[in-house]
Amino acid sequence: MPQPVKHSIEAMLDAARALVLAGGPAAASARAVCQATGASSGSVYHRFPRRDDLVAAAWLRAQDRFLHAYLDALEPASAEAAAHAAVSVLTWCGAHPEDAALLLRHSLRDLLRGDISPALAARAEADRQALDAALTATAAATGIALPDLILAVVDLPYAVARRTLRDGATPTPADAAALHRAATLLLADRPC
Amino acid sequence: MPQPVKHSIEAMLDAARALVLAGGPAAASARAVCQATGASSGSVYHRFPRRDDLVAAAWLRAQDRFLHAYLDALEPASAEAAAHAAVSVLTWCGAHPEDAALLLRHSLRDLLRGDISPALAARAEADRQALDAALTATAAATGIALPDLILAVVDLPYAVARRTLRDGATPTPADAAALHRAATLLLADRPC
DNA sequence: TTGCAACTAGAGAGGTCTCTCTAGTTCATG
DNA sequence: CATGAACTAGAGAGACCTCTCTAGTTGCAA
Repeated sequence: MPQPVKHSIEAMLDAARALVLAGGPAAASARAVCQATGASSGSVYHRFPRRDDLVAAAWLRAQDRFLHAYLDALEPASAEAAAHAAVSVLTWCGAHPEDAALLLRHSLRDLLRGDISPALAARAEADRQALDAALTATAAATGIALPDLILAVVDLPYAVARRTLRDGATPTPADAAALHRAATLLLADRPC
Repeated sequence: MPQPVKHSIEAMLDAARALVLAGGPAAASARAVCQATGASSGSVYHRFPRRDDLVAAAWLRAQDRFLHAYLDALEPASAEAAAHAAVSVLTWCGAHPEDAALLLRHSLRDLLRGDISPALAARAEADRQALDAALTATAAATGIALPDLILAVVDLPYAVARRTLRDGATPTPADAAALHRAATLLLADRPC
């Protein structure tokens, strides 16, 4: 019944992401997204009531995509799956360089001009809780202390991915191997 | 011979840092620094020709301070010194929570509105090369492969520091002990 | 005393951005 | 056809920011 869509939400999110990556959070203005997509400001504001909502939606889309892959890799709760999930961070980053760069180079807070809106905060919080639940389940199933688990399969892969993607490079198999070895080593309850 | 200084550079950098930490990069405007320090815009622009220079100077001051401590800890190139350097990241963060938060939560790029100026880029690059040189020397002296070394004494401490500082907490001795153990484990050529 | 360099002070030009508002378009449906 | 929901379009008010510019102040040195 409505007029056919000329400018898709996805295109706007893609543009916002590209603008952030090219010129930092400040470059992702509603105006710049209008110019990049060819949409008018009315069109953009019809979908995203505020500039912050647009940019946050781009970031949360990337996080949702990442978490989908990561939680899948973590699925059969075991130490092996945990090490696999750690490595999967790197492979996902290689497969989705733009979303990965967005997540690794910017926190959600960084992208926003004002305070975070309740709806966005709720969505981010839900993602966080899904991750928490999966990690807690793995910790319970393997007997690994939660802080140790988090260090090995969250913080460490994050640090490696962040470093390797810093210059726009993609993680190499050697990076993945080193990370797998380190994660396995850290997950072993008593080393030797 | 000149008029006595009323507003110091350090105070302006402190204000810029506090503004970034409280409200994100966008909050650190030249105007906000004027209000926070009581200095007039003329006074601020007398010292920093551009807003970006001011914010970048605050970030680079923090990085210089950190690297000074870190490279010192890395000094007598050995596996023990490397593990010690890893732990020194945490102790430094505990001793300098504001500079640490600035470095851990924001990259230099994040803070700037426009592209990075050549002088700033050169200073950041010099810091990066000093770190590279120190790590390469340690790798050569200890026989540890450079990627493994980086993982243990750069990525791992970064991950731990980032996590502990996320909520504004300071690293505990237990964190330091756990990090030392993990770093030593990763640096051991053949575990067991 | 005079000169001068470093500094303070703040008004305001000019720019960019957000977001609103009015007006119009398109098309499945009754 | 006529209606109305979803959408497009873009002008512009108002806010905020950067940076410049003029005008002055201060205190050492000659």
